[in-house]
Amino acid sequence: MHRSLYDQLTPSQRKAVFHIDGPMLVLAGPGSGKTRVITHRIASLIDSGIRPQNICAITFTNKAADEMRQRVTALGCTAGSHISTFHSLCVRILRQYAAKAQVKNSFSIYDTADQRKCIKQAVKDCELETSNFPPARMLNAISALKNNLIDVETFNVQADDFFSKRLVRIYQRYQGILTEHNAMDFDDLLMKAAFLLERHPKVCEELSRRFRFLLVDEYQDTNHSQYRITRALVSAHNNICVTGDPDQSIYRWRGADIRNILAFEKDWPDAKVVRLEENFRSAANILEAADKLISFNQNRRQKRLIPTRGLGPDIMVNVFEDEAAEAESVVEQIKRLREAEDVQLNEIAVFYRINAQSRALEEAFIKANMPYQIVRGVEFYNRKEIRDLIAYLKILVNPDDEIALLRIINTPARGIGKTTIERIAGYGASHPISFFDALKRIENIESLSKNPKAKVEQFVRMIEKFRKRSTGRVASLTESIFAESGLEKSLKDAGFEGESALENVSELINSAAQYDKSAESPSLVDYLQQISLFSDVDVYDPSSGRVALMTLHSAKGLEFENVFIVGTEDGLLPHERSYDDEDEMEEERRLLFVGMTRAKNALCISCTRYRTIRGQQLRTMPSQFIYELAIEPQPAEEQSTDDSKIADNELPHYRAGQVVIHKSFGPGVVKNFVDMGQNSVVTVRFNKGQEKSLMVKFARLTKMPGH
DNA sequence: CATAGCCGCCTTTTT
DNA sequence: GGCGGCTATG
Repeated sequence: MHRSLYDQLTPSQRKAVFHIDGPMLVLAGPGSGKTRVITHRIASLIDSGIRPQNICAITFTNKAADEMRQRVTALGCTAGSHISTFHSLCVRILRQYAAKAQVKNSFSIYDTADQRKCIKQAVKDCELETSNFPPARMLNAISALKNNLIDVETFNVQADDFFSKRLVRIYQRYQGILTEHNAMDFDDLLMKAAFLLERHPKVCEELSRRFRFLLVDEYQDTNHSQYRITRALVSAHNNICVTGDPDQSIYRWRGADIRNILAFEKDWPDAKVVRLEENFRSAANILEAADKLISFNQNRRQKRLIPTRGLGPDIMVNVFEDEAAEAESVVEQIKRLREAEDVQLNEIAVFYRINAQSRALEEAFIKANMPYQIVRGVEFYNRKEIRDLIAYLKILVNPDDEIALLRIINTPARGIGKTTIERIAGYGASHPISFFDALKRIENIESLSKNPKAKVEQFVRMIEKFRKRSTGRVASLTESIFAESGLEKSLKDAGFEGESALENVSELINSAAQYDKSAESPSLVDYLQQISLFSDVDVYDPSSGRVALMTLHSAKGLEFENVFIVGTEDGLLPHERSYDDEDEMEEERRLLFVGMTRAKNALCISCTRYRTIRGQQLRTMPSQFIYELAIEPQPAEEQSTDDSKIADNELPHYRAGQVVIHKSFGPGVVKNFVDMGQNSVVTVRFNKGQEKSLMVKFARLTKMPGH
């Protein structure tokens, strides 16, 4: 089958594909055909007689897993190899060995929003102030501990300073709450799976024998618990093949440990190392620039980036007035590409550092009626109506899921208010029962009057009724719950506001129907656990014929003819939060490197002079990375002819007292002017109150005549 | 008990 | 510029 494709592989790719036994490290640069290598490798394993179910490939995202499955099937191989993310794999393992892992297999998976609620409760239960122990930071700290497989007991022994001792208590309580709710967060999935494998040699051996060949993609972004899981899974055979690129490691903040890939040869001393250094994707000048940039990283293994293509158009580096002008220009350029060069819209992408930047772009795309698609993972499942409906489903599977229960007990409003809930919770706390069990014993709660009791009874009856039906198809169950819970009515009553919500719900029901059709053994538990991990309904669809807008992080693994990277400014890229940490600064540089190397043909990098961040307009400076690229930034082409055009070589002079108007700040009075030729600075006291020093060549001030 | 409106914290990136 | 949580009001 894929024999015919053998000739398409380069010598190094062949080494990575056909050398089968033992540990292997594939150091694959951007655009080196890594995906092809992995799929061919799986195909060649199957070809040489390995049964598909003995192969396990681990990808970074669900999307990547899907694609890989499709590609392997397309090569003519029988399906059946296990291809998934670490998290999905762990869910599967934990459910299979639930008893040994000491979990119930009906567990809920808590996302960030659920986690926040639990950590707040935990801090409160510890009688600490959330102002001194901010939930977000506590979660980060706990996440870091879990990623390093430090459980409460271990941390308790280590904790010796004031903060750590408090953190131990919060950590312990947080885990307690999760256990009471029969829930796990993302980090728990990994940690519990790792502990299961390490503490139960038989389980470890069983799985290691089942997955005789393990492949881990994006190995540079694995964290410590994933590393330990990997070690355990290959302990019986060491048939491990990892692929990755240290220069594309961009998930440090999430616990990714670049040392995993850097130390691979130490961990597996007989490892074979294959380097894929040829790049088949990008024009030579793009690679040259990317290489120049990444060379500024100190903590790095030297690596070559060998172009196989010729020069493309010059890389553009543009400076704009503000994010609106930047976005408009992007749209204008896309129009030109489309009309003059006949580029398809799905061959174009715009990357940015933070999600909030998508707004300005979106506005410009809408204004120009240009089809676009925002690629953002969690969006869909974050919508209120979706979360509500899913909460109903979760309760059926896992009645202990208090987060879900509290979410829906009065959604839509059914007369069960705050006081009632508090009294029930009080009863639940003084008896060793869960919140849901307290609901069932509502009769015994003396502090409640007749009316609320009846309401609660009605609610419990409804849930029990739903539960009886929860063994059938997920889609029809979801649909009937939507109708019978009153959610549908409340959305319909909301008028036009509820319209898009209704559409979203039908999208959810569609996805459930899809699941019913395609799952190996469909069940509600399985569906819920899957969608908790697969939060990607909005995932990028290249066939949609729209321009893709996404963060630089989401851009990993993709490629486009034309790439725009916007907001390349100090404070944004590198993000200001990385300033005081050299490692993080290097990661920011890698982020830009990843973005640049997505481009096949043309690359346009831009920054602005002013940017509105959280409602505040700030003066911004080009990113230091732009200077490292050593490409002279071009002042933006004039987009408008309305206001007084200023030629760069004849900048105006100002004198104190002169009244001027600024595009965004409005009118003001010049306080000072320093003549430095092209770099002249004017200080203006604006009527709104603020005083600003502006570069004359950027500021585009209009002089008020007569002053 | 429900709702509207206000305050404060927030978001850098995601499985 | 937005959301969650809190408060005042009907």
